[in-house]
Amino acid sequence: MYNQRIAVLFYEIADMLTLDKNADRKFEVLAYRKAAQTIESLQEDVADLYKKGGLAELMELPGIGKSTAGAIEEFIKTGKMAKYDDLKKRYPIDFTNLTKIQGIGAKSVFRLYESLGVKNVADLKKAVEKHRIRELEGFGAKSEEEISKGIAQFEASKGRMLLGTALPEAETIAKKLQKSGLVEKVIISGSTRRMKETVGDLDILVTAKKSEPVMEFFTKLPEVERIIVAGPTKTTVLLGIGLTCDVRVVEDKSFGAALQYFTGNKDHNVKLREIAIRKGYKLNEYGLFDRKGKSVAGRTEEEIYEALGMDTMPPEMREDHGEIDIATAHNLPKLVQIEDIKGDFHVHTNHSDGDNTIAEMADAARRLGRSYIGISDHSKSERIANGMDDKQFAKHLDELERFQEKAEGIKILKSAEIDILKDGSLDLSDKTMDRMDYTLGSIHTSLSMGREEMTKRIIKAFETGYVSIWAHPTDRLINGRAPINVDLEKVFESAKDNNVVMEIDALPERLDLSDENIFKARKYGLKFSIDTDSHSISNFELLRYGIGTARRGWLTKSDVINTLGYDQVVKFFKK
DNA sequence: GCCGTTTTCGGCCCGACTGTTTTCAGTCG
Repeated sequence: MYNQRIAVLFYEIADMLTLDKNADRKFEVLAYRKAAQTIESLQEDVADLYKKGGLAELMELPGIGKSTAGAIEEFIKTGKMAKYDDLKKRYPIDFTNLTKIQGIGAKSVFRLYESLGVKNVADLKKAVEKHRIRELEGFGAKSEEEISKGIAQFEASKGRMLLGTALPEAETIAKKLQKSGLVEKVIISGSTRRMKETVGDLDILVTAKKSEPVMEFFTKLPEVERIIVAGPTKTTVLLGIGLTCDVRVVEDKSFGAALQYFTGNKDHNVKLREIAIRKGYKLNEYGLFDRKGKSVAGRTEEEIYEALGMDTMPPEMREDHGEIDIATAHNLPKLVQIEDIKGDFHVHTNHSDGDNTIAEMADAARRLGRSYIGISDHSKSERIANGMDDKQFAKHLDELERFQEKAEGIKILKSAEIDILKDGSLDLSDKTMDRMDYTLGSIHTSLSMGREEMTKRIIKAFETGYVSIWAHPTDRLINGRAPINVDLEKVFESAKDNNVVMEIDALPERLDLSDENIFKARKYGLKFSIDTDSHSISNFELLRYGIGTARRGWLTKSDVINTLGYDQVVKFFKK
């Protein structure tokens, strides 16, 4: 995958260009940053895009124009980028890592290089230890201390954190703030509110009569390790779990504007501000103002969006993926919500690798309001997970049938999570699968297969007619394992032909399909199931992460089969 | 360097906090 390498080069080019005294290069810097972001967040390999449609295909990407597309082409073909190499000769410095240190940017990095010869983090560490930084003009003892802490944090940080870890932490802090009695409203904003799969920092917004006591209370919470920035309206701390957390205090009359501002991603917000300017307004986190500086809107998000001529879209959509246009056309989809979900198709018990019995799982699901669950234990290839062979499944299915009879308040569906083997065949006999209400097909082995072979393998499995749901499709583990290499477009095509449902596995480390892949799959008219892949009774609670991901892929109730009632589900799988 | 129902040229989002400054540049989100 070329994406990360190219993104790093573009970011470094941007850093190096900021050192040019020529003022008109300011926007060139912005352009390279924007290009870097685009490439960095791209899910498919740019090299594949280039292979498919050449320069023209690359220039379709936002922020990629003639020059940057050319640079990408050059890098794919030669492994080099002339513009980068030229600049690097003048600035042989590790900007990528040095600028990751809190509080120093490209300009500080360059000054440290000029005066102390600092080229990388190790050099910087030595300079700090010898107290060389405090002697420099423009720096002082305080800066040296901050840099020292920044280095320690840099060395300890592991990048973005799973939403499944970050959201509960944010909720804990928000609850404590609420209980303090010092605040009126508390709401978690930022990428956490957008339910992005990983989170770089937490943003908590509060309204309060007086801000100082709130900040005092917040910075003394046991979750806080140290204070990074402390002002009356904005305070940033480093949490013990390794994330930074911002608390912002605003007045009630600005609450909607602030919430809007701290929720939308950067591109979404820039676009809104441009629309505001066109309409003769100015938009910031305090409100929407006319030319005379008079407030037009600000108390609620809805006021802001309405004044800008559009409907208010759910937070999960605010990523600048076209939502502004359809909100302006009053054409927003009604996204699926957790209340719509009636059942779960991916549940394990202690018959394979789950912790709980069939009865315990059924009871836990019933208590959470599910009206049916499908029990889907592993097939024999998953020896590590106590997978069952045909003979064992015969007994297991008997037991499920006995349980079906007596289960109260919840319906049970018979299923299995069946391995799609290396050659695309399935891991159980047709006879065994015929007894089930539906099946999950998933890949657990030979994950590093080549693209073509992997694509064939999956399509062949779909064509058996025995895969109802493709479970955790790409097998990625966020921050852990890359997705399988597969031509998803072709697989989606085949899924459409063979009536295969796409799963959204709600486990926070999976969230698979991802938001972007859901976005693509949706265009093929495919159906989705949002499942918890529960291995214990507590896992059912993870549904909200799957829902968030589905909403980020713009799915509506009718796209998702778990919104069907039991009778409809049975009918759906019979078909 | 990118982009376009305000433009193919002339724009390009906005504010808080900090340290080292005597009025602001750098950094961050």
